[in-house]
Amino acid sequence: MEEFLPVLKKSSLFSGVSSDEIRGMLKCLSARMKCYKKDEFIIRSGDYIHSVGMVLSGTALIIQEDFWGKRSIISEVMPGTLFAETYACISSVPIEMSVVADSDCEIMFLDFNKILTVCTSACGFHTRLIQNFLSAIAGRNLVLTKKMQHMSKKTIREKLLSYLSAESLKSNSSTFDIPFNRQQLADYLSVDRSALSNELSKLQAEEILNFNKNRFTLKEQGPEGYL
Amino acid sequence: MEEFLPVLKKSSLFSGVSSDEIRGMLKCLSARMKCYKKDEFIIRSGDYIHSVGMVLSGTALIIQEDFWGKRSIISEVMPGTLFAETYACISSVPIEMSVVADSDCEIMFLDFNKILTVCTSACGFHTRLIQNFLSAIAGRNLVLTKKMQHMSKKTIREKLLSYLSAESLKSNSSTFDIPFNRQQLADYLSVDRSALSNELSKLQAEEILNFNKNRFTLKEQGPEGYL
DNA sequence: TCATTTCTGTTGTTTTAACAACATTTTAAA
DNA sequence: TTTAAAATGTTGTTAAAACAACAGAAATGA
Repeated sequence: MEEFLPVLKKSSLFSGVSSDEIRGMLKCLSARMKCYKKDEFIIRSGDYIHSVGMVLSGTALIIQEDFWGKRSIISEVMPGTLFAETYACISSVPIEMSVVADSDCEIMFLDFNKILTVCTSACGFHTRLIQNFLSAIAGRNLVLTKKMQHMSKKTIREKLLSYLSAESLKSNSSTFDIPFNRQQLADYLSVDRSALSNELSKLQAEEILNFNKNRFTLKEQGPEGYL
Repeated sequence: MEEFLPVLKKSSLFSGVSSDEIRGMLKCLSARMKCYKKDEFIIRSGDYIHSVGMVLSGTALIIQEDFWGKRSIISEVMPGTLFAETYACISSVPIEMSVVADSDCEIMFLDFNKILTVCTSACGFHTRLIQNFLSAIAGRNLVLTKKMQHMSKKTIREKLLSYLSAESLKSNSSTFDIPFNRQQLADYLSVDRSALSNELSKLQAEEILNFNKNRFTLKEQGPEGYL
């Protein structure tokens, strides 16, 4: 496990924990490591999850199959990233997605109950571990909630204004930069790129906003009822 | 606080904890209670959150204001329900919504750090509390992730099939009941009700599915490329 | 610098959804 | 049972988005 300490140190789960302490914790958590060949299943849809997984090397894909067998890729998991943590918290519900090795990879599993239960051998950083774990889940929550607010709007215009408004408020300024290019923004909002560009142009023509590359300015007086 | 024990017992946070134990825990957690008049702010957007809130009586609204000052109601919080728990986990990020009393109400606040740090006076159920707390957050995560998968589809047809496929898989059967009426389903997927009804009729005509009231049956052979 | 690629904006056409209005069915109440 | 109300399905019209195709701008790198 020693060779993966750099990965672990950078991971959100062990953030703020020194290498020495990580070593101790891995023992206290009885961390298990397992290797997978490309295309091997790491988790199968329907499994009941009691361990949290972390990719140490290689990459894994989180995939889902619908009723008709159509596969879709939910996300890619890179080294240092947790997966299945939500289902580990709710072990009574079977997981509804699969995790597959996208390349040969090494995965570390941590028993959820051991993460949760503070060990008797006063392991100083256990609270920190729980806190990091909570932050990881809560962080995802935040991201999802925010995205949902934009996506639940029906028109591109509304989605855009919802997103830009949020970015503006976050930066505390009516002028701000966004971290997406047009295609990424379109993907994020689940709309067509050119339709998005088109809508942006209209909004500028109507003087609801200005933009230049990734810098946007919202006008204080959006025309009455911009929705 | 005694009068609210029935509410607390039913809450997700104290699920599986006896009244006596709840009493002890509230002390150990130094729970604070505060009353609010209708329309009073309980949390203001921009606040840094260090406590988790729970409604004991009355109801509260979670609201948000966009750049132009347009308010929207995110959700209603009923007795026994936690709020602000996500932001309590990530206290470095200011909350981006406000919580307002929708009627006169009584709110309990629990210091997040006290929830997290197992008390010295071996409080037997503290691990259970942390587990419940985690479950609450992870549960919301699950709900959001699932909804997002449907909503990220572009057409009503795709959204519907994504939702119905998920329901079918959940129930392990091609025939299943859904918990929404048409309007609720339309709201859930953020689409127009009549357009949804229309699309359902088309899907039935194309023999991709059958439905009767809230009972749906997906056909094993959806025509090639139903997307 | 020039060439190439990527990104962005624009336009026209086709497809889809929103919306409104109404018919039919179902449910609940009197 | 009859009536009223609510829920659901249907249709036509209007509005909006998807899509495709392309032009110009910006970024990249040889």
